Amino acid sequence: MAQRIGTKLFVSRLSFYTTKDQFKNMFSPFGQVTEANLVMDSRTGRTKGFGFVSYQSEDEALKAIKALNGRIIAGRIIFVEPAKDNK
DNA sequence: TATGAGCGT
Repeated sequence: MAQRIGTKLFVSRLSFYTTKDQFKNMFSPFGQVTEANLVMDSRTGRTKGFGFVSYQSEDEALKAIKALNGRIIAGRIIFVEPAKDNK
């Protein structure tokens, strides 16, 4: 088993004011995003501060991690890493 | 209203 990161990424520590459109736009230039999901709160209808992104290939996913992990987005440092359920 | 590690409707 080599370094398999999967195509699904877990993105956390996002700004509470970040919307799905922003979320999707920041991952689009790094590859073809097949799935972009921001976890919302059923109570307030707002973001929980994290979400999931899926790319077409692991290479794009890894590229997005290195490009956005630990980066400052919207004034906040975000964390991007492979999701646990990466298939 | 605001909040701040986490793996989801």
